[in-house]
Amino acid sequence: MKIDPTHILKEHSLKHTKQRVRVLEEIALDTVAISQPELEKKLGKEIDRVTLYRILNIYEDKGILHRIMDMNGTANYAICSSACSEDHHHDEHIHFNCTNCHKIYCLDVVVPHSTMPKGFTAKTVSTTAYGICEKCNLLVKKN
Amino acid sequence: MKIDPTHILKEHSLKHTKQRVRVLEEIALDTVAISQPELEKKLGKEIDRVTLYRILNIYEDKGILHRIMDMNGTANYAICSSACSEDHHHDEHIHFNCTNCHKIYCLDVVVPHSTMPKGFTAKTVSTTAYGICEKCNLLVKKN
DNA sequence: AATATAAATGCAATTTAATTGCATTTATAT
DNA sequence: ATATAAATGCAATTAAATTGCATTTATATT
Repeated sequence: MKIDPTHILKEHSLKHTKQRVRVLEEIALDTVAISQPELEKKLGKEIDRVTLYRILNIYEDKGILHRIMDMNGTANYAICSSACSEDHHHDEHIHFNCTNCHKIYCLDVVVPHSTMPKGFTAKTVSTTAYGICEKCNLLVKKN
Repeated sequence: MKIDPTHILKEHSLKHTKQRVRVLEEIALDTVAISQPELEKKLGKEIDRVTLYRILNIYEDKGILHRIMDMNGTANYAICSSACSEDHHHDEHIHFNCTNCHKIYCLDVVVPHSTMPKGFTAKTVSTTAYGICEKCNLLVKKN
């Protein structure tokens, strides 16, 4: 995914710092979501733990990043599609969480709407499929 | 939900201890899922923290309890429908996570199947809707 | 270009959550 | 009644997240 960190920051009136740029760059490297621990490992020498927490929180609040929880309660981050805004994350696509490599993919599959029971009003719906991803399926076949 | 802890334990060849019975009873009290911190608060004087962790893990492994992660990465537990077994949780219903009271409901809405992209094989699909639950909607109207 | 200032960062310290090891207790098969 | 294998509780450890504060940095203004 090609992104323009400087533009994104300006768009949300956030100060342009090298730490904020690095975080965006790192997350944009891959189409799959990256986990908090992975990010920490990759950026730990450049960016303080606490700063990373704060940057991720701000990005989530602003709708720049999209946070997906995996089965272990670990936060994973991906760049939001441009349709996301501060008050409403458009999560109506499927997340595929590979139980082998633990990667989380944002699939371009639209989730069919299900109607809520009377009294319940849903704002966002998040769907996660657990299974084996493309890459891991290929690896298994080879062995 | 009416459950028979003794029977459930026997069914899964688990030893019958008062702690295990208490945990099942407590969780069965309500149809909504209960969070780990809530359980700890309720049972903290009867059951040791560590024991609670272990019991919950075993129950999840055996398919007795169903663990649902909320947005904060907090584990919530509900009794599994009888269709769940050790190797396969049947989660193909919707969880409704109220953003006001934070309760998680297991709704009796069947999720329409979406087909996975080529190469991806899904084993379970979990859908969570975020919004305002029945009770909280009523409260809001009153004010 | 210099500078004022408001915000972001990094570090230390703290708080909270989860895990591990081990001695004691308990359930159950004989 | 008792042997034994498993479960529990406690203490200690490890890991994760948060808070407070001094220092640094970005940017608006002169």
